[in-house]
Amino acid sequence: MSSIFMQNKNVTIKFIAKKLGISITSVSRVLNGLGPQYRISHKTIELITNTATKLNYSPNNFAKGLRLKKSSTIGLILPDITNTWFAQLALGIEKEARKLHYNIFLCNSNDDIRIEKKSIELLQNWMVDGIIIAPIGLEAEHLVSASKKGTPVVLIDRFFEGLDLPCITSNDFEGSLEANQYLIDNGHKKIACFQGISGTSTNNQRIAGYKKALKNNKILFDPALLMGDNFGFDNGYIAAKKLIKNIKKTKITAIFSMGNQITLGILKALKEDGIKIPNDLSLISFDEQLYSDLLFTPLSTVSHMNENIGDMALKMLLAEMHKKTNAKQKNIVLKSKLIIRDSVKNLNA
Amino acid sequence: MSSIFMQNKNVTIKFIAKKLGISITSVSRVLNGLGPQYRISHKTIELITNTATKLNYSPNNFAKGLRLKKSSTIGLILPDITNTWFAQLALGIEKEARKLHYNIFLCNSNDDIRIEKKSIELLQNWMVDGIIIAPIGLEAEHLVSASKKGTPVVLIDRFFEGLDLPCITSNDFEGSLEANQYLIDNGHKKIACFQGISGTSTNNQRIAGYKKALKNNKILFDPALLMGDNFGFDNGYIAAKKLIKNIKKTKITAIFSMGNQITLGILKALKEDGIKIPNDLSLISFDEQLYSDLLFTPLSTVSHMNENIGDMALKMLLAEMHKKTNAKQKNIVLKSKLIIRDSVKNLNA
DNA sequence: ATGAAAGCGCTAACAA
DNA sequence: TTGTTAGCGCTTTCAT
Repeated sequence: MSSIFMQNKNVTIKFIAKKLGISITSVSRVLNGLGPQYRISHKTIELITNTATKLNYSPNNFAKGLRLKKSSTIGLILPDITNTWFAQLALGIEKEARKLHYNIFLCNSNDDIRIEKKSIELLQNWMVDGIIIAPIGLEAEHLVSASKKGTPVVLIDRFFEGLDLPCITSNDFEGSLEANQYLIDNGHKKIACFQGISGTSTNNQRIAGYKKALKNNKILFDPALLMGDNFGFDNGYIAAKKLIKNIKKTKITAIFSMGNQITLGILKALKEDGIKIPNDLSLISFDEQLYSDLLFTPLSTVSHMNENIGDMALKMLLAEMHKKTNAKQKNIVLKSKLIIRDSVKNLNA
Repeated sequence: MSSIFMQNKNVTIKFIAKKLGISITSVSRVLNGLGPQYRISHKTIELITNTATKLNYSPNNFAKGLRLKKSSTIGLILPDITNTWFAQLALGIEKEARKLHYNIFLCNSNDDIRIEKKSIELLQNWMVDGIIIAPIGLEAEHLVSASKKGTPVVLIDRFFEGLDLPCITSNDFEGSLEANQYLIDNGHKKIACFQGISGTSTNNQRIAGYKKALKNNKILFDPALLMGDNFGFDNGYIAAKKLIKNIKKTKITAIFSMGNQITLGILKALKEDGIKIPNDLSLISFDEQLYSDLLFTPLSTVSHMNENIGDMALKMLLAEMHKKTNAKQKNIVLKSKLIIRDSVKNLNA
């Protein structure tokens, strides 16, 4: 094994310097592309570069980080990488980051505020140059603090009222409003709202949209129609089971689901109990998925994914890192889009 | 902002030592839980601990890493985090890792061998204590090399013939054999095989299973029935479109798909062209998904996910790290399971 | 155009 | 029981 992969951990700039009879400084400069700037002779530059390549030198990130107090690494904190919406986001950010020679340190917060806080601390200890986070959203102090400490923070998906951290969010309110208006236009008045984590901005916004739609149509909001408490599959399944049990009494005709995993849970429960969409019950869901159109009943969804969201988040963070953010670009709101398929029955017909 | 979050980056053990008039060593020892061992007085221990907490001290990972040449971090290289199979794996590994106070450094290789190599190098520079990788699978030298250099490597999902790197794989051969036998039992003889990346072990194994099933039933293998070249959605879509165009000629009656994303692509193509499953075409696919049962035609699948796979991978890596692997646990093969639903038509009936 | 040396924060061998 | 000190690999100031 003396192949090109033989990357000896002992190859340091010191080693190269000694081998070549050149100073450590010069080696460092050349290897950082500072050769010309320091007018190091072309010959020396070449020599150093070649030797480094031949020995398969690669810098020790720890030494570098310790010295520079930064890491060319960006922290990414997501609630659940298993949720394709976040997975796509992660992939997008990673691809962009690679282009710019940044690495990504990924943490799952699992929608647990303690883990989120721990992760922030962890990332700071790793001296990440910045953090992109889809926060649980119930507390913000640790985020503000990190930002003040000099670790730029960009929020994604969820934001905090009255906080001036830069963020990219979806137009959850509008999306929800549109979806529920569509349900109402189709004659639905008893609409169950399957929510995610109560108190998060996403959830707040979507509920607000739901309520606004009701209000616009003079339908009274019934708290009993608000169901569930997280964005997971089980949550949708359990809540749906409950809904089904009481459906004769409640006369619910439609479900508005706030997330793709919730929706899958609902679908499973409905299927088990032989309830057909849209004939027995209508359904509209947040989060367009590759399979939305391929389900037993093609699903009407609110799409709020944007191919470039990773790109945008990274750009925003970079701007923040270089302190060249101007107020107007500190907030980006992604448009949502209602995709109509066959999962809502027209009750007016 | 003088809250508990006021974590001053300048709080080092040196700082604490000076403030307390104690040596740096003692502080280091106490903060590493070595106080009792060095018989440092209870009072001092308490004092140091309290001060550290009060100042919200947290160690500089770079200094630590530089000194110790390790990082309490594990590298995870996955082809595509967007593929739920890998996402679940990542989540499982991360959860386990957190319990053991390891961090996860995640890299997407995007099924690109250059990125995979870069990632290995990167992770080594980060002095990760070990690497868990689902390799592209076409080259192994860089993996062997990393392992020899002292960075333990555990392979997951795909392995290499004749290499003694520890690995966890699925029983792809058996799974494929069973699925194809099932198709044949249902009277299918012209079975299109939609493959992923040619040459990867997963792919090799699944093709081998496919061929074996044919052979067992004295059906001649037709290379023209082997389609596609990666595990993505587009691949499935494009190959399916081609298949549809020639279906009158080829008389293909069933598709065996090697991955969930391929399958979604197939489903989309079929839907666009109005081809119904299983009446016009039968389909069976690797990778059980939450939605498999909820598709327009509930999909028969080969499930090869195991809830504990992350756990197992981490355990294996840890064993490797502590050199206490014994031969018999160096390879784990996950059982696959055929889940029969409605996507295969019985041609015999 | 090139180099010496200090120091980033930490651990551990050695001293006392 | 506690402290002194060298050194991990790197960048950068200051000298030459």
